[in-house]
Amino acid sequence: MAEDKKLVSAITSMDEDFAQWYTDIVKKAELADYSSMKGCIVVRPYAYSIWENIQRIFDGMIKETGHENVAMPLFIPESLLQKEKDHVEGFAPEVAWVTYGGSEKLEERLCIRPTSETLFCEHYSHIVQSWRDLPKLYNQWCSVVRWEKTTRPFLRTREFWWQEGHTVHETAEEAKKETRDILELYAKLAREYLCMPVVMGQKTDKEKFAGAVETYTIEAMMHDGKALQSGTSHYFGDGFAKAFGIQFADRQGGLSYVHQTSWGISTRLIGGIIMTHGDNSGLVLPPAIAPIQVIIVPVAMHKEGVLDKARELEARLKKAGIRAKVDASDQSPGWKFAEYEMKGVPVRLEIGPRDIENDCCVLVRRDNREKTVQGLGELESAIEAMLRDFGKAIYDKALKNLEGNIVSASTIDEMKEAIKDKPRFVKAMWCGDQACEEAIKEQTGMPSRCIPFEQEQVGDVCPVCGKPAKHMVVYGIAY
RNA sequence: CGGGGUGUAGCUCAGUUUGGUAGAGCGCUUGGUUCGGGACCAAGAGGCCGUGUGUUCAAGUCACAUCACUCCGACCA
Repeated sequence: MAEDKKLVSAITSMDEDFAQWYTDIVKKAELADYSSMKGCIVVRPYAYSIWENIQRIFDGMIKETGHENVAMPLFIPESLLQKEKDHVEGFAPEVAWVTYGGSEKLEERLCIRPTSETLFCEHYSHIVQSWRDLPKLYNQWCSVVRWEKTTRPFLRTREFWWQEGHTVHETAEEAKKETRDILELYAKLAREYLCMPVVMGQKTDKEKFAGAVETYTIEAMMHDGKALQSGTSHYFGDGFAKAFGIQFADRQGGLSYVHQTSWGISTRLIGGIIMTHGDNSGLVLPPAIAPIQVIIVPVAMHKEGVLDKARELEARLKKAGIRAKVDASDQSPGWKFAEYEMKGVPVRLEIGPRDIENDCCVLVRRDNREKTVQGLGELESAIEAMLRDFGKAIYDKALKNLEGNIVSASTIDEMKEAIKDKPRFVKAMWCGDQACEEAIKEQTGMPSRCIPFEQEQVGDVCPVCGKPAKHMVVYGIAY
């Protein structure tokens, strides 16, 4: 009877229903709550703390490379948004409009920013006079609104939080370098801190950002084989500069237009972390961004000295720069074990009377549940090593998933065959003609993800038209 | 925006077929016993049955509308 009793309900198995598994984790790991505004979520403290860690890491990277943070207005007057044709065409279908101020109908509608290129451009046109003013390397952390039809927590919401960098440069070469340098930072963030392997590459013209000359991307593979566009970096040439009149007196005494970039990563990354590392017991968090890296569970807490010892270890770990926390609540130890597994805490430290007697503790890793008895003398260094190894192990596991689910194809039939049982990345050659790219999407259901920087010769001709191939493209179904 | 599913306690759901006084488990509160994988006992609190309009003596239950969530497509960070 007792074993039949329903305890705290478990999450749906990811093999059974991946989408439901994702939703269960979001709710049960206390990452987000739904609000009464459709498509908008409450980012709860645990998820926000993950976001703050991502912010801290990436903000550090861009500060180090000379970028500065600013805050731009939330509203964009319609006339301003209209200035760049491709841009407005790309975003107009999904912007929210403000038409009233108080009870007064506005002369001109205001768009709630879906992205802030236009605002940065207007500002740059005011402050850039001379080549000596360049480059301007600005970034802002904010939320933006896009009126999405179907929404999912973190992956696609009507309001989401992100950073958007907007830079203007003296030359095209310098702007192109900025675009690529930022993409490198995104890849570094993903790989080294989020433990997410990514495919770096360039978007095809069909898939590039509205108004961009070139768009670069990092594409990650989720556990189910679908792709998640995890960060994009755009080179704009001087298109926006011409539309907004961002001119400067150049070194030759003439007037030139600036060359521009923009780039962004968002709270979508949290969804990516869930779907890259999570398992049937819940979240698995990369140590670099885990709000709690070590959860200390006192066993037989009521016994003399146990809680004191737990607090002492917490203080030691904190002093060593490790995010440790004692759970001194009166839940049973078993409850706490399950709870922090759900929340993806990388390392659990158990400390009880038996351990205290032997001057040791028990460490349990979240990824493989491996238990080790650890002497307290070397605790800090042992945990530091364990966290490093943990990050590497989950990266390797994710890499194995990526490499095991990326296949080459030389015909449309082979492409269809490759994703028959589950979504995968498919590498195929391409002639460069947009009609062929569209034909592949039409027939296989896969849009192109990117033209990877690391090119391979997986064939000689385009699988659609049979003409000589120019590039290898990766295709895949995306979130 | 199209197709399916679901809205009843904080959570998971029963009750809807055949209209007749609002239910269970978990969670929560209080007290006690426990504590190395989701502990146990006892006593409590907690609901405008998503929302609106109809039908009816009577609606959680029937009809219509609407909103939200969710899944699958099309569109997108």
